[in-house]
Amino acid sequence: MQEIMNILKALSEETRLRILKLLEHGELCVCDIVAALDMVQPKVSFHLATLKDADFIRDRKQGRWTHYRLDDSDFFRRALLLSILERIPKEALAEDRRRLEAFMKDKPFRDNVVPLSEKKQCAGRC
Amino acid sequence: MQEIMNILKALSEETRLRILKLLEHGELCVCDIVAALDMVQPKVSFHLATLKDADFIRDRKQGRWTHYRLDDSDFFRRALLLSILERIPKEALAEDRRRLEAFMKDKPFRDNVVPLSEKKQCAGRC
DNA sequence: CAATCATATAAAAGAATGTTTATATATAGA
DNA sequence: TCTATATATAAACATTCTTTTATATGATTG
Repeated sequence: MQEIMNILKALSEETRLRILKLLEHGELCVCDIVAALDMVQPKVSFHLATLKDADFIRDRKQGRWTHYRLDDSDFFRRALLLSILERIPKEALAEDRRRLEAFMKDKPFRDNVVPLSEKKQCAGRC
Repeated sequence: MQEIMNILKALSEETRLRILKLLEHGELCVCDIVAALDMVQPKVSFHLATLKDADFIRDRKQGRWTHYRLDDSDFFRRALLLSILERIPKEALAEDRRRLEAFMKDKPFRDNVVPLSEKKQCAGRC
């Protein structure tokens, strides 16, 4: 019972769904998400911690950055998430995606999905 | 976005999952649920209102009683609910069911799923 | 190693949600 | 009509969750 409650509580908050939606397209670092959601960083970190605690996402630390991605090791969470995220009307989160793309444009390196070289990954704003 | 949030918030509370689980077996009146959960009646009514507001359940008023049952008119809710409820370990809610059955035993009429006669449906305790 | 940067964490404030207690409403039966 | 019963609702309170603000940590760069 505790596990399913943990899962459902993690999903019952709008900011967290927005984050999960963003991560559907691939791994992002905290500063990317902060930019996409246009929120202060501790707020984003708080929600990321909640999602991680419920095993919806995993992190990967590299230098000063922490990259988050969906954790698809559990079938139930994966299927649940999919069915929920696809219910969100496309326009609803278009702004998040727009801001993310604008932010990414200014980054020297864009390919933050695969292991990266030693060069810096986040632009000055990050 | 608002609709899916409403759905997820309704599901993110343990008492409400317990109620939904009870209703899987068929329609129940408020006093049945109060007995099964061993909670005060306004608390149960509060959660029933929340579930109804999210279109997970429907009510049917008959005399002094209000009977609640799952609203299976929406496929998404139905499927979501099914997949969630089946994840709850059987033992977890066995007590609820035990109390419900004990309570039902003392009722003059047991068939509260179909429209009922004019005779009283709830035992003295109700 | 001093300064800067990305992120995490802690404490305090604020908001939302759930619980209790008391009361209202509506029906049914004497 | 008076009383009892089932449920709903409202108000006060308690708890839990989220947000903000400030600061800590740990890595990188000059």
